[in-house]
Order: sequence, then structure tokens, then C-alpha cells
Amino acid sequence: MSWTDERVETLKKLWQEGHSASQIAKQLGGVTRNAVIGKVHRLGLSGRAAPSQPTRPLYKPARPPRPAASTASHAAPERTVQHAQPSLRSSVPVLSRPVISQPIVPYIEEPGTATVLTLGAKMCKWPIGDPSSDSFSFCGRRSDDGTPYCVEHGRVAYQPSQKAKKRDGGADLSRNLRRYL
DNA sequence: CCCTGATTCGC
DNA sequence: GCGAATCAGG
Repeated sequence: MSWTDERVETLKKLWQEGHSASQIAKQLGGVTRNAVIGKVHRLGLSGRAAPSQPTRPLYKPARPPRPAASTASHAAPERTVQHAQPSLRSSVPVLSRPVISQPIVPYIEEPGTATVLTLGAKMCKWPIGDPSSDSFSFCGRRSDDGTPYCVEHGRVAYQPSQKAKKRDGGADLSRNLRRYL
């Protein structure tokens, strides 16, 4: 099987909905979960904002060398060591209930006031500021139904996907966009 | 062991 | 671009 437009659309949809790679692979058929993950990465939509527990720590654990299978000529060039940058990739831990007596508000009207402790399920998880900074926060406005972001940020998050599949001269862009919001 | 996503790299 | 092999974890 190959990655047709339709299958990519399905992949993106399921991935955004929080399905695991193996589940998506199973549903699509003809591909392994590795294929799905690889595609997800190439599409640049790795790191889901919505569900699950963060699997990776925020720091980069230094990649181990991989023993090349059976290829003789392979002079491994030293890669430039780039220091780990604070990444937004890791998913945001969503509290199921307040730890102390912190009332969780459904959403916040003023953008950028939600912290990791006050961020609720229905709040926009668009990051604001430097994650390593104390002032780091999330948008926190009411997220659009079923999405991690508010309408405004959802537009930004899922923007560059359409290349006019059918024949709409761009007039239907907003309509197509709604499928992702 | 089951599962998860992440990464590398030959193809 | 693709995805198997392999990794680090839950």
C-alpha cells in the first residue's frame, strides 16, 4: 500500500484524535505501526498535545549509536553536538483532578494565564512563552470541541495541509478547515 | 512480555 | 519518501 491522499487524511485524523500508531496501522491496513510513526514524523505532526502520558522526558537523552547491519563503507561522520533545546513536543500532563484545592476553571478568558496546574481538559493548550521560563503558560481559552486548541490557535496548528485536493479554487478552504477544528 | 512513540539509515 | 530495526520507556 502507498500513502494516498485519502490514507494520509485518515492518518492525520486518527492521530489527532489520539489513536496509537498501531491502532491506526491496523485500521488503515497494509502498513505497520512503524510505517505510521515514520509517516507521522515526516508529516511533522509528532508530539500530540491532547492525551496520554508523556513518554519522553523534556531533555534529550543522547541517541545511542546503531550498529549498521551489513554495509561496509560507512565512515561515520561526527555529528555536531547540538545541545538539547527545551521542546514543546512532550505532551502536557492533564490533571484529572485538582491536587490541592485549586479549582479548575473550564477555560480562561485572558490568554496566557493558564499554567500547567490550572490547565483543564477543555482549555486551549497552545504554549505561550519560553517553556523553561517561569512565565511559561498556556493559552487557556476554551478549546474547540474535541481539539486541544481554541479556534484561533487551531487554525494555526492545522493550517498547511490542504493543497486543493479536489478543485476548489481556495474558496472552500475555510470549509475544509472545519474538518480539522 | 505486552504496549507506547522516537530515531536512524539503507533502500 | 518509505519503513524495518532498534531504541527508551510505561
